[in-house]
Amino acid sequence: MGRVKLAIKTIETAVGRQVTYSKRRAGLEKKAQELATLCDIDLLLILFSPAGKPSWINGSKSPPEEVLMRFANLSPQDRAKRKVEALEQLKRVFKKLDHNVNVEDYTRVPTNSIEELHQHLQNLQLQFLHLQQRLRLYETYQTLEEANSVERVLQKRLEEVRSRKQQLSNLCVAPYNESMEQQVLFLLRRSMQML
Amino acid sequence: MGRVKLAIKTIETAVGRQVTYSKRRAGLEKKAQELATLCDIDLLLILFSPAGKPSWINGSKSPPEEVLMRFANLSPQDRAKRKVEALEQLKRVFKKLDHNVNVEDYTRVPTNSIEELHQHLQNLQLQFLHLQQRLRLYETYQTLEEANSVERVLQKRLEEVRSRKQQLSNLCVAPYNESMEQQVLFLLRRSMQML
DNA sequence: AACTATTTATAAGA
DNA sequence: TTCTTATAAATAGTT
Repeated sequence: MGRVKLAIKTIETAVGRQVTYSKRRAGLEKKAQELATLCDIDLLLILFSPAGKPSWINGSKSPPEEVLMRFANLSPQDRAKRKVEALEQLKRVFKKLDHNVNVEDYTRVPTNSIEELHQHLQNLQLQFLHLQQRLRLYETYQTLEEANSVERVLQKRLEEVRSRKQQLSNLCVAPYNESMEQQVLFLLRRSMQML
Repeated sequence: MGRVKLAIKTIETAVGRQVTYSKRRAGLEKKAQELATLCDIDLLLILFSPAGKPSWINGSKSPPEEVLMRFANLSPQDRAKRKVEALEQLKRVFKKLDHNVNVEDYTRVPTNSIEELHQHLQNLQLQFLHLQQRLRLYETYQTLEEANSVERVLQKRLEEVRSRKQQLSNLCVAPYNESMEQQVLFLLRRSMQML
């Protein structure tokens, strides 16, 4: 759709790639947004520019985390249809987000080398920022859209807790300590066993 | 690009949504593929049809898992950047309070003395534990009693969000389907009128 | 699934 | 990066 018909193959020059990226990204993201709105669907589009700069678009129905959750939750059959390999890496992706893992590691302070301290500090910072992000799911919103997202999350959790309460009062025991990440990990483990 | 210009809002009928989804999905996926090829970039597009059927396409450069990995590896700062950029001005206008600890304070690492590193670490650990505790309010319970407590917290937060939503939607009779940037511009104009 | 009148995206150039 | 414009491409409503 331009002065000439462009062959679809990698553009030779870096400048050309960047220019085309800028133009087409705008169009693609617009269309993604439109589709999500028109059809009221979950959608997530992740892009990395030729320079490595990330950008992403999600339908207003669910935030990126929820779409990823749905994606991770696909049955092996669904995934096999698209020839997707084992979920090893995906598991790692979500494991990274699980703040409950290795908590002990972050309450002990190594005293030896500056090297170690730095490593420790970096890890802790990472975990810290993940916690913050997670808390945002429940607490932070600036726009109506974000408020809706928070509302959905809270509503969902409330339903979970209530249904779980039933079980707790009936069965009397069963420890329960479930975060979204843990649910994802569980689902991933299960799907891997099923492979 | 059709007989008439279509307003970008959720299509009323389920059949209409499915038809439009089919047509536009093809176009969107084609364009996504083209962009990935032309610019040799990482790309991941995840879609769920109105009926819930998943589909996804990725650039040939990296498989979905790797793109997800890159996405998950983004620093929370990067991930929040778009929002932050867009909402920075709004924050000032509406003087929204933020539960979150000042990120900058915890992403700067002193490089000199072990003393300083220890101090920094301790500080961060303290904040970390606070965040964990806070998150536990929403997520963790082992007993019926704790479940009740979590339920109360969630219920209360939900009420807050809902009442806040009222205010937001009153303030924001903004173009519901438009991009966040447009919403922000709208709100800014609106608030300047209010000043 | 096809068709086609229109709208929309965009390649090249400035 | 931004804009302009000729042209290619996508698609809404229809068959």
